[in-house]
Amino acid sequence: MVDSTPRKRADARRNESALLDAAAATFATSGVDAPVRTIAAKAGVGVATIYRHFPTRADLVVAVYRHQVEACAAAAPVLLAAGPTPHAALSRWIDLFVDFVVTKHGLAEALQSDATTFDTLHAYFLDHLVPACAALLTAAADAGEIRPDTDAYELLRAVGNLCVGDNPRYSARRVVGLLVAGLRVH
Amino acid sequence: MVDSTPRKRADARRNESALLDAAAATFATSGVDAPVRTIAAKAGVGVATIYRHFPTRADLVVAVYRHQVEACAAAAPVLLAAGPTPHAALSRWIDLFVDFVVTKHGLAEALQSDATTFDTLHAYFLDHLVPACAALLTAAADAGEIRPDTDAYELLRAVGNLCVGDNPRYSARRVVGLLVAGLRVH
DNA sequence: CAACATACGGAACACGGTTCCGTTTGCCAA
DNA sequence: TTGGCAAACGGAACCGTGTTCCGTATGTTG
Repeated sequence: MVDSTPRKRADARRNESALLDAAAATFATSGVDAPVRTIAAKAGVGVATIYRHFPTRADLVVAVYRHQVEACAAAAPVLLAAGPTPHAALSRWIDLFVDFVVTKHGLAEALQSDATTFDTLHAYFLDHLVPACAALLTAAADAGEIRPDTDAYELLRAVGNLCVGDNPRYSARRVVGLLVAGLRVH
Repeated sequence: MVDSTPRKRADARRNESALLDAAAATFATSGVDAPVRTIAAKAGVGVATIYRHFPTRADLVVAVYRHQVEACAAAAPVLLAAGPTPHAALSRWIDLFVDFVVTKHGLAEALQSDATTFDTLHAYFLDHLVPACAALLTAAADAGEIRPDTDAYELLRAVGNLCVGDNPRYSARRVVGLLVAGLRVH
């Protein structure tokens, strides 16, 4: 099988990389919903160049956070093997996910938005994290620790929702802890 | 004590009422974030008239839903008196709140937005519902049914968050149920 | 080095919230 | 009844942001 992608132009690769750096920096300081023009300016390119490389904002966000999402997904089996019980592993894995989301300003909001712009983001997160979460849920259910009918998609969506608006008076971690506690059989 | 408000002009009162009707109708069909121009058009007034009567969008939303929020708050003591246990009353009251929020398109999103535009909405909901919820929480805690350190603001905020994106695949009611279950002492 | 496709930049457009300002209208007093 | 004035109005204008278009520049290949 031949490499069918005919290698992009050098300036295109340079710009794509500059955009990723600029986006990462901008997301960190101003949140994932920073104006497109800001990111373009920081990268030293025109706005159209963003759209050329990342058709939707979601593609850019995914590109920036891809590694962390994959690391999170990969942690699930590790925690399951390490943890004292499946429920403990589930709880720790969710902590990981919550930490990831709450530290990225605006990511939680973006995740819950059903606007077409963020479809890709939604799909990416779901594709990678739902299976990871489902494995933990199944293990915990098999161990009789939680009710067996819990849906991974629903749980992740709920946790993502709870991550919105984290601040000193509203601790996403704490309320997610309550939710996870609510999964247990009594 | 004299009536110090010098009675508004007749057309002003008429327009305010028309705006409330138009807003209620528009919110029901297009959500609370419907374009201002749409509401103005439906009410047969200019956009500036909206801002004159309702300085922020939140004021308009509050005006439309005021009665329902007050009814919800008023239901708390009734349920507490009626329910078999405080926790049951809490659970039912939260169901009431969830039903109210999920049936108003975009209300949950608006509630969690920390943008200045919705400060008034936030404040109104909090002022009315936090005390109602706190009473239920205290009663349940006194009865030893739930952990005693649960904060009404945090709980309401969490429930509001969970109401975002309700759809066949994600049931806000179900996940809120899990959260409320998680409040129980074990 | 010529020619061509690729990629670029920024102006232009769409759209929604908010404000401004010239005009109209209800109200009251003469 | 009417004259005057403050209250209220309508819609154009402004601003910020996402998205697209198009004339131009540039890397690549023969």
